[in-house]
Amino acid sequence: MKLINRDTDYAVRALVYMARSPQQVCSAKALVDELRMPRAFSRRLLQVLSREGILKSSKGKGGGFRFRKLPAKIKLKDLVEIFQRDFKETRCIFKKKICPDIRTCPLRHKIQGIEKKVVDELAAVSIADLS
Amino acid sequence: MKLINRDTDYAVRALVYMARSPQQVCSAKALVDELRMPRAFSRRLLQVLSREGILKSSKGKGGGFRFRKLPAKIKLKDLVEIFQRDFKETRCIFKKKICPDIRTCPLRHKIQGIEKKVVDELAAVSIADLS
DNA sequence: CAATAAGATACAATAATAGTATCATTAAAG
DNA sequence: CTTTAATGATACTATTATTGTATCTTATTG
Repeated sequence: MKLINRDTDYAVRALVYMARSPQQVCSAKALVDELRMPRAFSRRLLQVLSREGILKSSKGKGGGFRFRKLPAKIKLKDLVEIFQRDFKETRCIFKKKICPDIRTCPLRHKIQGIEKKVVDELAAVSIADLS
Repeated sequence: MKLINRDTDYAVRALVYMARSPQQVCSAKALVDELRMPRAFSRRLLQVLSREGILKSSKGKGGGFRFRKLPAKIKLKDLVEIFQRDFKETRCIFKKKICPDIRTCPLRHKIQGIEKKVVDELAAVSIADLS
């Protein structure tokens, strides 16, 4: 069903790894070594987490990434929102063509109810819960 | 979030249309006219529903498709299973590489729990409910 | 200033989805 | 028995999304 994609999946693993680790700082290289991620990928992943306020970075020798938010405050929902563009809105596939009004469409109504529940579930799980 | 894709979406609309219609038989052409579907698409859609046992078909002049199963017995889950190949199993993205065992992975465990709930929700909605 | 690490961004390869076209077969109507 | 209206089967192209990689710049430490 693919609720989560590769990026989210790797992000969770990286963050769980960091939460478990006694070290405060984690470099992109550490993920390559410890989680066997492709190097280019590990770089990109950590950069995004940093830009989005999950981690904070320090450059230069001995630098790397550390948590900005507490693991207990980082929810699966946050990560899915960052890494899955399709997550935020339920677009109507039919646009103007068939669907007269998304608000009155019974299918949309049901589907959105289900999606709402999924979001609530994802919001209830944190990195700390997985560590 | 895209729980359902285009094919499922169109299929639901076609079936709801048929369930509402006083006519017993519906041709591919009727969907083109009534739901403004692309012709080639309407053809393919009805053929699949027929092959999968949702509809039955009759060839030749005056032919078309009619329900084989009662609308109340056709669940969203059935349609999603037919039209979305990704639906059935949660594959582990990491295969042999990182993930030591999918059964002990806490992320997978949580995700599968959520997916289970989605399936239950989809199994609770029928075409008749939407008509 | 040399080495290490992140910042930013651009590119290429692959896979999934969306959309179309064609020829064969069947059945009813005249 | 020919015409017409319908489905059966299948193959193909185009578009979009995902996945994976590379490169050059900037900052920090020793």
